[in-house]
Amino acid sequence: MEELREILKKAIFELYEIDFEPEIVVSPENIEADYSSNAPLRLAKELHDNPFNIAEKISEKIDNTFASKPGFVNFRISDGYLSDEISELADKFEVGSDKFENQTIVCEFSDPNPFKVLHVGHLYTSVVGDAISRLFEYAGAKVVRANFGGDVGLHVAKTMYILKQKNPVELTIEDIARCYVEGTAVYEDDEGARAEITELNKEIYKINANNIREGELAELYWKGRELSYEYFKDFYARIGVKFDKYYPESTVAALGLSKVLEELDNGVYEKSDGAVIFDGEKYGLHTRVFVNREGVPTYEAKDVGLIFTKWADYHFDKSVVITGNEQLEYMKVVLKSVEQYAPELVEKTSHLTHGLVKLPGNVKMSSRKGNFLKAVDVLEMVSDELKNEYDSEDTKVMMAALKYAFLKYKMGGDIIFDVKESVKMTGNSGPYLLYSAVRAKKILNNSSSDKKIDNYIYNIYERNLVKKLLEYSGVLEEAVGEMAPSKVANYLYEVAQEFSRFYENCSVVGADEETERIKLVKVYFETMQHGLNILGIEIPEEM
RNA sequence: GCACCCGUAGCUCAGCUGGAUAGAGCGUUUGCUUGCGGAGCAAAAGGUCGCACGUUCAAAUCGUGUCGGGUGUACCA
Repeated sequence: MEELREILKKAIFELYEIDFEPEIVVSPENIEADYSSNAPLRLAKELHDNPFNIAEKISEKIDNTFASKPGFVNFRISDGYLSDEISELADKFEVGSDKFENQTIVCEFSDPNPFKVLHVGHLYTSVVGDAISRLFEYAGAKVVRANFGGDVGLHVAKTMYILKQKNPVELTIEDIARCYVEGTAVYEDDEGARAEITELNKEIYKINANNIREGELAELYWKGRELSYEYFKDFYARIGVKFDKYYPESTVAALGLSKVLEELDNGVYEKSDGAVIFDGEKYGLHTRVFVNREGVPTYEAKDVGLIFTKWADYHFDKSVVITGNEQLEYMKVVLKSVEQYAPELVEKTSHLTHGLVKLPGNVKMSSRKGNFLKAVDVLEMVSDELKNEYDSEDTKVMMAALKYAFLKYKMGGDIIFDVKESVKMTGNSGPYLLYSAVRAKKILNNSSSDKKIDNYIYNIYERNLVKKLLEYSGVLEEAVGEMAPSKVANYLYEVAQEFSRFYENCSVVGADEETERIKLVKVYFETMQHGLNILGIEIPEEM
């Protein structure tokens, strides 16, 4: 397609002596061509000519093209060219992008809080974040997967307030999570408890900061914290996501606090009602508290500390933070404040957001109220569905179903997690893609033909598949540029459909056309493997 | 109130840096059925792209307004 662009550009220059950057698109089905350009339409005004006339003039200048109304130039691609391209890929499957070559990218996502359980939202953000990381790696970057979580803060104090009263002998993550729900309730309803929790919060900061190990509260705190991090690591291992770096909030709180206080003196932040704030309204944003009146750094200040800590640790070329949509305005305020004294860091930072995972019927989930879907529950639901419907216990298939169900959606909007629908094994689903790839692999294993065929002419199924396969590197480039794994997911489904049509209509093993067809199957399989790998999905041997 | 996001088929979504007849999956109806593994393929039905005005040769796509839904908005994370 890039070559066509050059040819067209050259022809336009020779005809009209102007530099024009034409666009090439895949022709619609009713046009008997492979690729088209609307260049004549866009040039009409400048050239004071009828677009169709321009299209005709251009078409006369380039072989294998024709004009169509209202003003398109259409290209036909020869089978010889397509065949050469496919043979090259079949010989050595190589797609690559150098967009982030030799760059270090810190990719922060998932961000669960210790002392709370992982819910379905964490599962979603982990899967998406890992796929985006893989996209960067494909483009040549060294990616640091970072995980930021609140091991100190009000939510910990609320939990500890209840946990301290119960002081269970055996501590489980579920017990801790229940304490959080109870703690939140008393914090809201009971003024006395609220005051105590506020005190507890400060105490826990001290325990953490000074690494105090003695005392009932300290012992309980450290035990719970350790339990939480083990639980996180176990879960991430189950879904095949590995973090390179955990940033507990406590490790960045002090730096954040001192940065904010330093810039308070420089006039970036200001005092208000005993708290340290950033007046975002000056920038069309809202005002937020960075240090509360107790002198404790809020999440805002910790995020400031995190930015500087990441920089000190990695000197990143790019820093990407992935969170839920609700953090959008919040993050703008934090970044705007940092921009005042470290613009170079903010410039390298992107904030991507995703929507909520909702249950069918618009039921909202809240960890504070405790009515939510735990991440492990979701894994179990998918496993059960697979076992009941297909008698399969393959974890690769299970993960494919789950990850693909999340990744096929463009990031940003809320997604509905319907247990029955999202996990369906037919249609646009992970298992469909796997099944299709496994069948392709089987053909490759069964084939052994090396009969040379000259001047092979593709039939319609072969031709469509070839054209689709050749789109892959362009799709990847787009996906990398937009940091959008969904582009890859949607493309893979489209190729798989094209392959199914080919499979249905063209037998490979034993056919006269075997040598040519096997190339398509090979490139198809490699494409699927490559694309699924970016989504964090593995292809099983059997299904 | 103000700011940001979202309204496309019955449902779930692509398409959105303007281009030719708006595409998939699920569901519904029909055909293919011991295949190189049918978790598939082929076909039918289903749309005023929330609404209005505007910009343009051309608008689902851009602009303004409006209606509907969501989120955020000071000491939570």
